[in-house]
Amino acid sequence: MGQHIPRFNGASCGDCPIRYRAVCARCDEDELKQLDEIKYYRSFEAGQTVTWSGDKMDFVASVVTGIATLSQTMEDGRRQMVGLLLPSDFVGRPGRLTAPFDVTATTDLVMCCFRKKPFEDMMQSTPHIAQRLLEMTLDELDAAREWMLLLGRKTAREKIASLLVIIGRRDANPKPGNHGATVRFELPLTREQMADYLGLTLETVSRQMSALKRDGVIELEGKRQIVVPNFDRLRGETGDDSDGGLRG
Amino acid sequence: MGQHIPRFNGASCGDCPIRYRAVCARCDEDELKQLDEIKYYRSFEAGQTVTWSGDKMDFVASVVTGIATLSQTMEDGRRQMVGLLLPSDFVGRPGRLTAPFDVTATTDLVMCCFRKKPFEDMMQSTPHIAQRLLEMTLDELDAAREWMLLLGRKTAREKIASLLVIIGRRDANPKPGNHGATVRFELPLTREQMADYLGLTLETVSRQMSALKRDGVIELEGKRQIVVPNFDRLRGETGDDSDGGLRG
DNA sequence: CGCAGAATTGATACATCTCAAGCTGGGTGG
DNA sequence: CCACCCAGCTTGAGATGTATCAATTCTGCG
Repeated sequence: MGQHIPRFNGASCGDCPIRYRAVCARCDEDELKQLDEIKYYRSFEAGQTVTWSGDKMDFVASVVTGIATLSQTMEDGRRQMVGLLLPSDFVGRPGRLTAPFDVTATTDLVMCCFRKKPFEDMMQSTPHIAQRLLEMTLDELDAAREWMLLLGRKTAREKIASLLVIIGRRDANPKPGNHGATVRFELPLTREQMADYLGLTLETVSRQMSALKRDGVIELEGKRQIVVPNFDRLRGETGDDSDGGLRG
Repeated sequence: MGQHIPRFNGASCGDCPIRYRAVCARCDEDELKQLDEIKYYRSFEAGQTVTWSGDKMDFVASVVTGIATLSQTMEDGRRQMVGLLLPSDFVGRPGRLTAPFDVTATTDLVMCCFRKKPFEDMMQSTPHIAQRLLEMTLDELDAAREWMLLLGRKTAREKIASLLVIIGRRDANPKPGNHGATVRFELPLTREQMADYLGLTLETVSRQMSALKRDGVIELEGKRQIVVPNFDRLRGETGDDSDGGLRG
């Protein structure tokens, strides 16, 4: 467990990798400059906790690189992941004192943080930020609701397939019209984390991964590298509308 | 099926029942006047569909009275409710053309509607609206995430208890510190709707309702009127943290 | 009265969980 | 360099909670 902490050479906002997708996406040069003054970077090692549910959280942040998870735990230990935070995603809530969920780094993680108070002040004065945050929040709400369908109604196999599609789409970025293409990507989650996300046990996840492999839907190179010989075939396993659900 | 359509005598915003909770909560007299000019009421009978998923939706709206549901349906008919819309809740999304989910009136319903374009314009010019909408959306996102825990990890009995607590709290409004009180309220959902909400079958819902009755946790007067002799006892059945989960 | 939608209840099937054993691969220390 | 270890993963056998299929029984209403 080397005390290696991921570093990020505090780039100026101008060449930030999430410049056009994060909460600051719509800011002009001037606004960016203001943000630049109140921002600071924090890094976390894979596995580290960013905040515990109920803890005071005096900042909000954007994920710059790496992956974090939002999760909830019941008294008896049952755990459910309620969000996957990828680069450009926003964490924290203006106008709230404590974190409602556990936030954990699953990979090495760099976040661009703003102390809550200055950020709230800026939200008042800078409509571009509030607008963008509203848009992002609405997107997340839709995503959460799609996840509710998965959790409530999908079979274990469909759940796994759905998760792989989400990660594969985001990660390998196959063109929308690129049918039947081979896609390769790395799973950033352990079987247990997948289980926590999907509302399953890790054994069931493992069994269904094996089943998908046996059926030729996926291939495994090592435990984490996934090859999908035909992405549409995988899509067909998700239980979702084949036409890919229009979203305006 | 009498063609009775619920009416709402178009009150001015000043004495609207959701004046201080809806998206217009923060508006001043002047802003309210502007809203007044672009708003119109629509009424739906219990059971009617407000929009189908994928349909064009050229308005946004607040629920004034009654209850609506948001739901998703898979090709083979599996259905999952992803939101319960109570008075003051907001429907629709600025900047989106089509509805992402089915919206259905479960009781007679009155909505205060705004055509999308004028509303979007007003959002630009009236920060009070955008601010309030952001706040409401963040609340809904948290609620959706709590529901994910329910769907992914709770047992059938815990799911039922959780739903009853949510409706009972909202409906009968027992004081936060009012421990062990008797609470009485009406279930606005059929067993099937409860099942769709909880990710169960209607038979399982029915069985668990019977079990809760047998165990003295609830009493039924008719099918829909629920009496909870000891609300804390019911809370204890939800699987949630007993201390009621702090939320700042 | 008698029908229709809603709800209950029963018997059985099945998907997933639980408990338990064993495997794999990479790192560590002797 | 090998033996060991350990976290992550796989696989098996059996238990169990919920779904499914099928009757009834309510309840309100024309």
